[in-house]
Amino acid sequence: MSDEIKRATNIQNGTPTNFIRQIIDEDLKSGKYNGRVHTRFPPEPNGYLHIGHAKSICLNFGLAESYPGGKCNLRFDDTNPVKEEEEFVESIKEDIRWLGFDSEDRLYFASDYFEQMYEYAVQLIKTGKAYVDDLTAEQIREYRGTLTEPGKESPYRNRNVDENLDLFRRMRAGEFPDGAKVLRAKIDMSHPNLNMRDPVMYRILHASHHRAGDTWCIYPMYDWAHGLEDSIEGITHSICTLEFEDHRPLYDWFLDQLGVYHPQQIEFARLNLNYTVMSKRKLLRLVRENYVSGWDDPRMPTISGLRRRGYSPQAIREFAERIGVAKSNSVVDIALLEHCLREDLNKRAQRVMAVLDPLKIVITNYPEDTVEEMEAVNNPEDESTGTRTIPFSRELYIERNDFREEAPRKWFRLAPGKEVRLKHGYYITCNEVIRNDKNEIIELRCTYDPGSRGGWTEDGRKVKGTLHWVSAAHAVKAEVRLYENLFFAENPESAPDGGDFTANINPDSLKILKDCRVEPGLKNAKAGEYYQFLRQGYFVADAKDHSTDHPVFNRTVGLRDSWAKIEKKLK
RNA sequence: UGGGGCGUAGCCAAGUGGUAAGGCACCGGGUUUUGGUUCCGGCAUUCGUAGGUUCGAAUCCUGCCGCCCCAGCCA
Repeated sequence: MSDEIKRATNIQNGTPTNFIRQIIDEDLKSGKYNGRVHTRFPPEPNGYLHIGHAKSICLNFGLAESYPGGKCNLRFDDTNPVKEEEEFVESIKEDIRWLGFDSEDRLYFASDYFEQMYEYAVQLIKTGKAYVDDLTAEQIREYRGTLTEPGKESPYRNRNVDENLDLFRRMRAGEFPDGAKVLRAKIDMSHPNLNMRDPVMYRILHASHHRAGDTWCIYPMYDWAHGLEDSIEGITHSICTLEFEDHRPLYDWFLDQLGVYHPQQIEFARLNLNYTVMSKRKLLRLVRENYVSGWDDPRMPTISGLRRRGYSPQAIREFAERIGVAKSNSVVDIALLEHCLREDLNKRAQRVMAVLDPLKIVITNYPEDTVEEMEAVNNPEDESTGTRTIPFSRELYIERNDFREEAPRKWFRLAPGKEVRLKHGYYITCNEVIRNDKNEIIELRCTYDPGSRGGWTEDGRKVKGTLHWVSAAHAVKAEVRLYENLFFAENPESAPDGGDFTANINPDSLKILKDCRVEPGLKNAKAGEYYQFLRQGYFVADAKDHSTDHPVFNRTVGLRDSWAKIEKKLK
């Protein structure tokens, strides 16, 4: 088989295939849903979305986009009023929009179906498939049995239909306190799958719902509600994560008993990333216990955190594409996410010069009161972005770590007697090192070659080192925040001596530099704009703290650094 | 010791009886006014393991091993 044909077997329209696409393709072929493809993304509004949710969003919306006539609903699965809030609804909507997806006119809420769900429950009671149980939560747990032993039937299991109907109506009417009664499905207390041992369908909760207010005091459980939501909306493929595999028999059972439209549930493995925690519970702890500044802290794996860090939606979507969709539990290397980020930002980020740790240099043979406007390319990857000018003068700042008094092997940055290129500037040679009384280097005296204007000569001279710089008199002061992984352990969950994941928090995950100098044009930077600080990395003007008076830039990700590797090897 | 899943390179992941795609990471080298980008090359005689079927097995069968999930009135 030729490579081309081989590729064609698992790539369609440039989209890699996966087992879910194969199922859909087969369903399309057999006409199972009359050619429809209709998915949904069903978040519970009880927290902020994270990169794992992004995988699911990209999958569900992406599937819909890639099939003719495909649709994807956004549906809030708001069946538990005690955990859910309007704030989360809004943040989730914003994150999905930011990722570039649109549910159009299909924004739904499970709470809008409560009346219909109630009717369906009545129907199940009438056919003897559901009953009101008076057992306490604790008793229900005891009666359920264990993984290896069957459960036993509740003494209330055989109430007659009329009594069940009456009790259920009175549950809804608010006649009983929280926990006094539940509605249960009558299935099989000795079923090997615990989910089938008479699962609870409704519980009493005298709680105000963020949308339904106080209309209800009974709320449906996930297993009962979710299939109905899918059915009502005409979903074809209901995609969820692996832990719901055990729930599928129940999903099917409810729909079959009711005899209603029956979507199919398909499970895939959720995303895990190394050096990251992903559970809502743990993320909540990071916020509550102030390990981070909030849900949108740039070190958080939340969509809002990544956005503030400077990630682009395109990078996240590309990442979601590349990790694939399968059923095996896996941990993706965060290096892949960073690769997708750099790949996208390389094409789009404007190049600028910024000195994070300034070291002054004086060009002794450059005229004192002259300022030259040097032309600089905005983005070598995209000519249409044009050029800008930056001022060059006698006194400049360069990066302190671009100078070594004793140059190691393969060092081609600045050192005494060495010539380097100032990007878009001139060639300079270092002649003298000035120190203060503490023996710290405070200044370098250099000379420049007037014939190297623009950073280039015609004599074919080889100058390998190129440094970034800013003009001391013209540069803008800025704060720069250097971010690294929040955890230093590849698997934050595995802490030594029974410690929890917080023991693996990286104390150096944020380093704040307050005395940086950036090129003058950056005083016009707008919050959220992507930049590449030449030779250093991608940075973004902080969405919350950046202002013209006080510029603040977050390091999104560093550039690949092959010098760091060489230096490591030299040691 | 019940039920449901999953084992292909350091990390993801294709592969569906015809002789191991691709990406990340890593390692060499070329180009380069970013030690960036880019380009070229390398990187699984073998698919958890042991048997069996077959002309032929990662793909089919059997046994074994390992890992994950399930005992919320959470989702």
